[in-house]
Amino acid sequence: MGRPSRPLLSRESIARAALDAVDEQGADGLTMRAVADRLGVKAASLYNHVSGKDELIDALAELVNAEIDLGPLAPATEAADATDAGGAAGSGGGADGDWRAGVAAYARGYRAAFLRHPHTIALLARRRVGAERQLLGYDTLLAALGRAGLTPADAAEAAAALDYLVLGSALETFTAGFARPAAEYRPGYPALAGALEASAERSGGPGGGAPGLDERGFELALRLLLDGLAARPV
Amino acid sequence: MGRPSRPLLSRESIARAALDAVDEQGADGLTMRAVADRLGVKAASLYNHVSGKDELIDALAELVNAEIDLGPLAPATEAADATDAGGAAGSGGGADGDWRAGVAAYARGYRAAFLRHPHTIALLARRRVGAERQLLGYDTLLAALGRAGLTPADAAEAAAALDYLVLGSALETFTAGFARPAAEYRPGYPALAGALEASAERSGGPGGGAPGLDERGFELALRLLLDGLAARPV
DNA sequence: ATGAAAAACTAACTTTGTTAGTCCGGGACG
DNA sequence: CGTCCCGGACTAACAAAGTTAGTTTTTCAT
Repeated sequence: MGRPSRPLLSRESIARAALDAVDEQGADGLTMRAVADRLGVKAASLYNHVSGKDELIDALAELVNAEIDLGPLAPATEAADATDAGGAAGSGGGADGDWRAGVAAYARGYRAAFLRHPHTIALLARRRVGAERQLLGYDTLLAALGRAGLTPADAAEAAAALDYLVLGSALETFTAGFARPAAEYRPGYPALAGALEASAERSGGPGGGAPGLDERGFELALRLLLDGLAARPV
Repeated sequence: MGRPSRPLLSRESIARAALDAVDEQGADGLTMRAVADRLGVKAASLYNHVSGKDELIDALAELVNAEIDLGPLAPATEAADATDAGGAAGSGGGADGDWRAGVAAYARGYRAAFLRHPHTIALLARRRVGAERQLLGYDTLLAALGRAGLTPADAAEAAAALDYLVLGSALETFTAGFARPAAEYRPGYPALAGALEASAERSGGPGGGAPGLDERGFELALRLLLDGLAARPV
């Protein structure tokens, strides 16, 4: 075939196809050949744009990170002018007076981004953060915590804690395995059965749109964490 | 060779070799052939004891879960008698008067187990919990929270939150990527650079045995979470 | 115009999970 | 005691997946 008049691929398009593959087929569905197929191309061609599967996963991580809305962390700017000019999804600056609301909104958006792509977590776990966007996110969060009055060292700990909470809840290890009806656990694990039943009731049954246990656990920890930080000394 | 006089393998020994392989070589080092080599055996022989790599990872998960000490969650028993008879590592019942100390000790042990085997996290992420031992852990935690006065539904949320915190911090996504000297981040990410520097100072430098940022972030969240739970209404 | 580089391809190699079929030792049963 | 059979090791081999080498054609800079 030879070189095409205009490139068929780009690092960006490859990463997007890879993310689609992971979303639809799970982490095991991410194969070089599968990604190539989606793009109407042969697997070897991908290597003209990414050095290998590792870098492909890096690119995929950048995509997911880019979905996190940093808007709620923005300083209380009178007029949105400088930082948010050519921005993509930035949804207005957060009111700095209530920094807790801003940080909470950021954390929820962070978690939501991963929940939109749940299969990526197994891929991204324990990967070094190199993505510019991720560094930017941490920097923005730390700056917001600093404006809230925390010392840099305290802000670092608080940011770490928030990160753990978001990623841990996105892992969903806790409720992922409780697919069986709660009553089945009763013989061997009575406290577990009771907790699951009470929790299901609070969720308003399987049909309702009420938040599930995962989300309620996340919200509980988020609230207690922010309340505790607000009531310094840390 | 034919059948040996006494079996060379067992599900248990295979899982242990697999865990060693993961600990030493990382998640990618877990190959059927590598595990077989460690046991002085050919890869195909493993299939007489485990159905495939998936079940091998399940067995590996059981091993890690078995390392978590549930002792701190035990009810305040006058004399250690029933539950802790043939137990393996159980380290005495926790004082029920101070349930926070027990739950905190359990959470630290939970985290420590994963930190001892950090590479397993990428493998175990997003796996269904089927292991008996894991269900037992949740049940024990929920029972302890119930004794502390939480309703079953509140206990479920608190247990979920604790789980998120432990697993998220074990992922170590936060600090894993900050291998570069903090000052290098300053041009683009001043708040990040400042936080890392202040944090390194609080850690007492690289040499000292003082807790790192990961551990301090975990401890901060744990403390605020337990304090918040103690100050009900939730 | 010409050469270098980019970007697609085909073909093939390696590693890894897995299966099929072989071989032998020891317990169950006649 | 002999026979059967099955557990548990083996060898051989396959398919899928990551990757590399080498080919071809187009574009761009000189």
